[in-house]
Amino acid sequence: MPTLKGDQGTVRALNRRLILNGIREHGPLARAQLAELTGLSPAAVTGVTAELIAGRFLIEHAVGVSSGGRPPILLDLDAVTHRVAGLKLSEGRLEAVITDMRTSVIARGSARLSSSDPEQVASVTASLLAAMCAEKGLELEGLLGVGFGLPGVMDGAGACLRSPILGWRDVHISRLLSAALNLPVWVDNDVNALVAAESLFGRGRRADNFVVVTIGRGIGAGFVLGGRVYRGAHGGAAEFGHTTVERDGRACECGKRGCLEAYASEPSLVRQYNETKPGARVRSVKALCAAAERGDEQAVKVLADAGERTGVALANLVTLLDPELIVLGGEGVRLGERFFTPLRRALRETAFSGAGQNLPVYVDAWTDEQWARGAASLAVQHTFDFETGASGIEAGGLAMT
Amino acid sequence: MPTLKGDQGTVRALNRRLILNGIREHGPLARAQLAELTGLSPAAVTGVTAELIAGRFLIEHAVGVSSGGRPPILLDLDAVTHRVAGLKLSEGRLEAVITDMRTSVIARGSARLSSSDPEQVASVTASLLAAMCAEKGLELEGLLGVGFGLPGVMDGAGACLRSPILGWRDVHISRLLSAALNLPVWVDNDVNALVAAESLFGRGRRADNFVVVTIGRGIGAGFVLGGRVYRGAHGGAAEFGHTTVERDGRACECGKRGCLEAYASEPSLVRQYNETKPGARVRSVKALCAAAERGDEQAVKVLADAGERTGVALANLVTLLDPELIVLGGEGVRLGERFFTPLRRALRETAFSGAGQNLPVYVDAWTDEQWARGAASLAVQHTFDFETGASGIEAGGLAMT
DNA sequence: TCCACTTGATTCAGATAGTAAATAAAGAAA
DNA sequence: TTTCTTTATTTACTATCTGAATCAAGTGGA
Repeated sequence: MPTLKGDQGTVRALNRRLILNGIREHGPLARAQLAELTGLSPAAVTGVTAELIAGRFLIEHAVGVSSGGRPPILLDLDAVTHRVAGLKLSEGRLEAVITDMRTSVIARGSARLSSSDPEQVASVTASLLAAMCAEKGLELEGLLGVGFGLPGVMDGAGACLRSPILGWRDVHISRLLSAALNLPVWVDNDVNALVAAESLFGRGRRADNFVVVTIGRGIGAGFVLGGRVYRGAHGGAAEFGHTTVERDGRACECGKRGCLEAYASEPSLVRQYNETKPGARVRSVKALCAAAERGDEQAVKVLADAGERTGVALANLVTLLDPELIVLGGEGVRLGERFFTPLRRALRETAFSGAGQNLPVYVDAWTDEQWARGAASLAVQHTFDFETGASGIEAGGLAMT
Repeated sequence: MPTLKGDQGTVRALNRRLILNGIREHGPLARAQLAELTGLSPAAVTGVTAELIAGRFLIEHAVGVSSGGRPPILLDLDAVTHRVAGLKLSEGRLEAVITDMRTSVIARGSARLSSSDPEQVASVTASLLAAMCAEKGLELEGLLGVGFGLPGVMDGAGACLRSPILGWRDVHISRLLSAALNLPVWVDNDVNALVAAESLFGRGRRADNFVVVTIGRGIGAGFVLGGRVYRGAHGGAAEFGHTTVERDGRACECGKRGCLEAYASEPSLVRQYNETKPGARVRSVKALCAAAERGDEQAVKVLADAGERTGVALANLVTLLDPELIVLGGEGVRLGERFFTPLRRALRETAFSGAGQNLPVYVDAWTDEQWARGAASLAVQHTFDFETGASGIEAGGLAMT
């Protein structure tokens, strides 16, 4: 049952969420505007906002201009009080940021990992965050929580079911982390963390249904459907890179044939180029793109073909999900327009009945700290999704321990 | 904002929903069990159930066996009091049923339509239902509501945005119907109506994430994601029949090429057989299946190929949505195992990483009144999704007018 | 400059519906 | 019988909503 129980705290929790998200989506608002927006009575808005101001989640931001009566007092998110941390785990590396409640980065740091051993990951996480806090004069214990993104499939209770990249199987990483940190921890798939970021203050700020696709070493995706991150029945949803685009096509790392990832992930692009161009020994997409820039026809062709295939696969996704918008992110945004123009064209031509015509497709400006910033959003999201009621049903992120 | 406002009635509405759905999902339950299941206090359960019994949604069903104390009084859905109607509109025909709150059919009827004119549809609907009620000694005004399923895309407010089959564009059918009937009306896409039926008392009774695929004149699908029917940003989600399975493949009625529907809809099967078998002039899938039964190799091949393509397309759907189960329905279930066995095999082989291995795939036992029964579920669903709060946010079905 | 008017925010009375704990109901077990 | 156990209801208390009245703080015309 996905439904919420109604008890003493439920009503207030619901309204707290409503008001906080109203301000998140529409910027500073006066109490009267909030009452209008949420349908609550002015009295209730006063009560809820008083609580949120006391908890330092909101501040009285400024006084607006009067339109003939008492001037409105604008309320905005308090960006100076609370802090959260976000970490992105990848093979051999841990990337971290500390952000405010708007997910603006305040501090950054990173660490090498000699192995993917979960215990080591937890202890390096703790020391990295402690060092970052010390440097900025923050107390580790003062953080509201820690978000953690990793490449793998999570269950609903903070355990990583499997991660081929990390070599994990049924690792209860969330428990290890919260033991090491003594802070609330939210762990999720890295793309879902990115989705949380887009959903809170990114392109999806006001969207209830959208899709994020990442291109890089692999091809991933994350969905917000009906206003919430969609994870599927077993946490394995949105494996966009492993949709079949060609029956009996190229072999994929996953063991199947014809996955999109076997055509359009960065390593696949390099491989395809080297296979088709006699004597080519390119080692990175950077080199591949440079070749395309120099007018190397084979390089251009590989990029265009991959973009087109991705566009068709994306069209099928759009035909199934009818999203409001699509965000493309990941290291692969450096593939540039030689990849994205064919992608957009194929998407427009292949998606069903107009759904693809006016569909905004954004290519994210990508920076290295995006992954970690996404992870921080997991912790921030928790605030905006205030667990309603003791049982925390309908909570936004994955379980905290 | 997909979030619910908390006001006076919200808490009670939430708990009413919780209790009603607890009984729907798990059969007759005693108050103590409901308290356990929902997390509510026994006192609250007493209050809510008293209200539901007074409204004749629940009855005290039987007295259970004592386990050493006072015997439990089992509560169950009241199937004898309230009635709803369901109608399915197709080209030239209107199919109707009246059901109880468990969607068991109590009366059936149908009418021919000389055109798809919306006004005519509304007036024929009214007279058909009036006749059916009269015959069974029911009062039309006594119906709780009317569900209406049609082949087309609905917006969120009861208007049909487009229906190529009916030749409709922006028809506010819901308004016409409720004017003609003077009853609450819920209109939805026909497959979504079927999804509602599966979700209430069918295969998806306890599932939060599942997929229904229908095969017939076209290929449709409907999704329940996160416990609710998913319609997408513009009502156009789940157009499974128009996902591309072959670049530059067979022409589809929609104007694109290579849609699944161009290979596996019933008319496409017939067409493919006639095209590939010299001299063949089969006119129906029935004849095609009979030919396959007689050992006609080309007929077998057409069925198997279509099944396999559908299986691959379904695998992609599974890779994206990670559902708990899949239900296959529609007239096309008569295609039989010559179609479904290749489908299942392809699904198992193509879906990502085990998701397709233990995935239950049910082929519905199909009867002619399933469509109408699905429509009735739209009205029944409304009861189980009791609009919470005056504004009715998070209501289950489409707008009533 | 003053005062009526407007708009925004708060306070207070009344209502709804929850929890916790005590109590009642009804059969089992000894 | 009496006691125990389990189920259901009643009672006292609490949180928090709405609606209406009130307070706050500006605008603008005379």
